[in-house]
Amino acid sequence: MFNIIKKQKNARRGIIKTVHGEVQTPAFMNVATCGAIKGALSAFDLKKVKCQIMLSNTYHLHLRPGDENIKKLGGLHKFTRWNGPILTDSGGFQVFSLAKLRNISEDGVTFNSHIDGHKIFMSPEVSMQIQSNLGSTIAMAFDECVENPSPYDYTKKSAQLTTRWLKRCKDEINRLNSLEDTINKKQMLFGINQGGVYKDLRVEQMKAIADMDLSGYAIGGLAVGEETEVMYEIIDEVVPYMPKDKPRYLMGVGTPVNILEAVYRGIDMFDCVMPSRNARHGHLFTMSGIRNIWNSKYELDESPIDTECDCPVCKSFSRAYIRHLMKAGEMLGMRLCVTHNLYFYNTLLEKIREELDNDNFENFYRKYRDILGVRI
RNA sequence: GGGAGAGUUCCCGAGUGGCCAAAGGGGGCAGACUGUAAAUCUGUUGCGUUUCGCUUCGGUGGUUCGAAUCCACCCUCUCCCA
Repeated sequence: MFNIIKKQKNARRGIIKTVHGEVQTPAFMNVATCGAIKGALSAFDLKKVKCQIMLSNTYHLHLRPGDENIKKLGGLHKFTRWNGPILTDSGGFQVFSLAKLRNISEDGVTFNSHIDGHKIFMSPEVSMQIQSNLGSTIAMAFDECVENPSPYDYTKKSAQLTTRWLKRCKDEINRLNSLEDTINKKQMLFGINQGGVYKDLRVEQMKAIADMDLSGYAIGGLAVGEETEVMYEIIDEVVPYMPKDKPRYLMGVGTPVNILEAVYRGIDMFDCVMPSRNARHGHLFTMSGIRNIWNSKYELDESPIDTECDCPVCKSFSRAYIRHLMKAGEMLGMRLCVTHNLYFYNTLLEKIREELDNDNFENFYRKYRDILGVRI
């Protein structure tokens, strides 16, 4: 269920209702690929950083501890102790990002495990079965992601394959949801738009999947090599063809500015490794720009990461201390940085929702699109 | 007192006549990171007027066209014997 409660131009303020609770949109999904936020954050920590919905990965959890095992242990919610909504990515992106030698056919994809090299077969059915075993709230369709730019003909065939695969995903999830021992019998399915950097392919593919009555629709295959402006143009092109009454999810994006720009263009959901990965590398996001805590100018700086931030880290610790922890290789340094960055992302989206509620989003957008990306 | 060995750029450490401002680590400084094979990767790290010049390899002097590298003496440190 998705309700839009407010609109300002293309930007939407909504609520997704799921069996695991509500998600206020626009929303950022916190990436816990293997069931944990990298940087040593647990489900308990996610509550503290205002996370609404967690994202985990089909492929990684299939390899270990194995989706069958997670099912035996009661599903991913019970396993991780995260009781809110979980979206599982389908593994399509892993085929793209880590399988050098992959063999894509109509049936599915054969490639090698990044852990021990053994041969893995993934298909729409396999991906749905794994995600059903995990018992996630939202399953993502198994798609093919191409790098940008890819040749037109290849991209076209790939996008059409993603469409055919989506139909199989839908059939399979319907079958799985009706089985007796399925953990989440109301598992939702989101379809994925592909088509590379070609607007006609994007629109054609979106039209082909729009009437499939899925729980949500994602734009995939962006932020994979193309210029940021190209990404915005594609969003502008595709959004008019996305169902208005379903959540729209821009996969893998992005920087705070990217998110602001995408909300402005009508996107409701995001996920990105950037807040956690960059945090582990000392890059911290604030409402006044991006700060690299490694910089020597913070050696004796007693102020918090962000003087405007009320996250648990900014309320207690100084830049000097966090910089010291990072330089000393103390795990706590990363943990504090990841905590701050995720809090920042979740709070940024919260602010966006408040501005939409108050019909003030456009002013907010115009003010912060120029600020959030600067280095300070 | 006798014997052996060692002192190299911020640190460790390679270098034993020219291709050496000097390998490789570490540390420092900076950058990248967008559905996570990432606590990773990249650049940089004597000075300057920067396709060239200057200073530098414990100290002083010497050999040589040329020395971190060879010789002499001195200083410091380590180990062994007494």
